Amino acid sequence: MSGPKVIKSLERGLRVLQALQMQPDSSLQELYLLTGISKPSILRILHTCARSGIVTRRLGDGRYRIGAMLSHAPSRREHHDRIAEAAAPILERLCERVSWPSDLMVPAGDHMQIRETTRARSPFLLQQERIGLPVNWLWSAVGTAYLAYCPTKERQRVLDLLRKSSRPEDRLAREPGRLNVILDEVRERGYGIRNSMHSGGYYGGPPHSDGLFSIAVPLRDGPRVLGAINMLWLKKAFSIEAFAAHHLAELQNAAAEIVSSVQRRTKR
Amino acid sequence: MSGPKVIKSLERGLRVLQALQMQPDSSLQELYLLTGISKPSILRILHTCARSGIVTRRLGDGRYRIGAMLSHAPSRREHHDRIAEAAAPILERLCERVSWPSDLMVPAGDHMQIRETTRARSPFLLQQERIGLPVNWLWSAVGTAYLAYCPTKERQRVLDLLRKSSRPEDRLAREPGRLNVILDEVRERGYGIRNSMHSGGYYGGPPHSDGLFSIAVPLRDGPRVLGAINMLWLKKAFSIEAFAAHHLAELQNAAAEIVSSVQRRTKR
DNA sequence: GCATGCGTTCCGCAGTGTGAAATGGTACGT
DNA sequence: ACGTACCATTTCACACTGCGGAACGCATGC
Repeated sequence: MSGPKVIKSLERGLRVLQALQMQPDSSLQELYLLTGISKPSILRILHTCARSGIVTRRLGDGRYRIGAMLSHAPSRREHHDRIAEAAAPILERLCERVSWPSDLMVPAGDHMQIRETTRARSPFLLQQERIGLPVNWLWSAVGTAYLAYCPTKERQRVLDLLRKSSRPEDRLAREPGRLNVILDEVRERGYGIRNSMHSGGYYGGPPHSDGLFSIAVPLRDGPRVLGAINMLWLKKAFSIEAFAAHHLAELQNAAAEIVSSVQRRTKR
Repeated sequence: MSGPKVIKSLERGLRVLQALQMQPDSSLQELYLLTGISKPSILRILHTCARSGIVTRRLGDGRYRIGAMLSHAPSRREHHDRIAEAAAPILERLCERVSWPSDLMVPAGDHMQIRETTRARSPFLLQQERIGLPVNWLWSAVGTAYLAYCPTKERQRVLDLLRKSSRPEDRLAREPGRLNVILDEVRERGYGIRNSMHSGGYYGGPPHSDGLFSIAVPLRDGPRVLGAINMLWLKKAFSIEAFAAHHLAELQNAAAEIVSSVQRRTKR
């Protein structure tokens, strides 16, 4: 039954692809255990597939996933992965030019979530954030950037959720006046910043004690907003205004590129 | 940019897969022109992919297509291709055991359509029918087998369509009495046969002048009917009753296998 | 501090993939 | 009926590619 000649190296490559199919988001080690192929070989296979665009690699944690080849049902999680996949190469280029790292965040109920990051790639070792880490809606640069530009209806839904929250950091959702001032400022500036001036319980500690500043812009796809990307740097290096003057245009440009890349991918 | 080591043979394999993705249903020659890879190599690649279940080959005309790896949107055409893909190995085994060939047919508006066939594989060279060839609803074994078992509503829709037809071979749709007798006979026997006793204009010529008999059973998936498969043989070799006594059970068995294979494939 | 785990690189050997050319088979034109 | 053209498949000798054990680098955890 296996009569005609087969290409063994291709066969093992397909075996890795099938493993990745069964368990998306795998590390090299997991694929090694799953397939029994030696790690150097899997590495070569993944490099090859990546160069062909069949698999992509997440910048943040180096995990592999199958690329845009199969579209599948557009479940919520999958959709976010598509955005992250499209964003990865663009964030990578951005990081190479500006040196400071970026994150891609998407909405996830009562918080936002990191789906991609170039922090590991930045020459400046800022703290390593994990993929999937929750980020507050109201105090973060990405959260306010998203809320400032998303449709009113969606913003209301998020705020309704936060009003039911008992977390102290979500109190602000019950003060529409102050919140609207903040969002108006975001729209005027064109980018979101961390709201560190408001003291009091951000995740228990003092707000944003990591010594970083951040600016964030939304990923606007027509009226919709897919998520937000930010850039981070050390407070002591630049003021927010100085940094924005240098890099805001590039950040906005990257956002536009990501959106059009997502559009291209979902059209087919 | 292409720094790390790459497996060239895998790369060309993926190139063929991408070509197949862009143009499903390709012949070896087409893939050769599309990729520029030598034909022996493409053949080896396709054998390899086929053995891994990534691509499947149509028995009828030897064309290749991408396998169940990607589910896509279940458009009408794609769904039929899935059925054909599932049916191929089962029809192949059937042909090996019985020697006489089979076809898989699916509904296509005012006619049925061949989506797979083992005629080329049969030791008896019956005439070669092409994939996509239209087959009459009312006079063919597969058509009557389908109509006899499909839901009433669907049968009505087909007959309404045929009543609007001006083709002489569709006249029978306007005689519900005679038609119901025929369909009742099918249900009683458990299989459909060609209605060659009615003379007059089947596709212009005398009905079924090819010297063949045929029996057909539906592919029943619960209340739905996915299509029908038949078996063909030379009139002079056996009577219908004698042939059915020998092979009907196997044909019905193959139908059941195809349906459950389709179910397995569409569940994930 | 050491230990562990994972990703990556190195390198020499084994054996695998490659394409030109030959073969087999089918459809078409005359 | 014969000849031609086209396509799928097989054969074969040679080149070089893919392979995995071992070593390395770099984290994280104890």
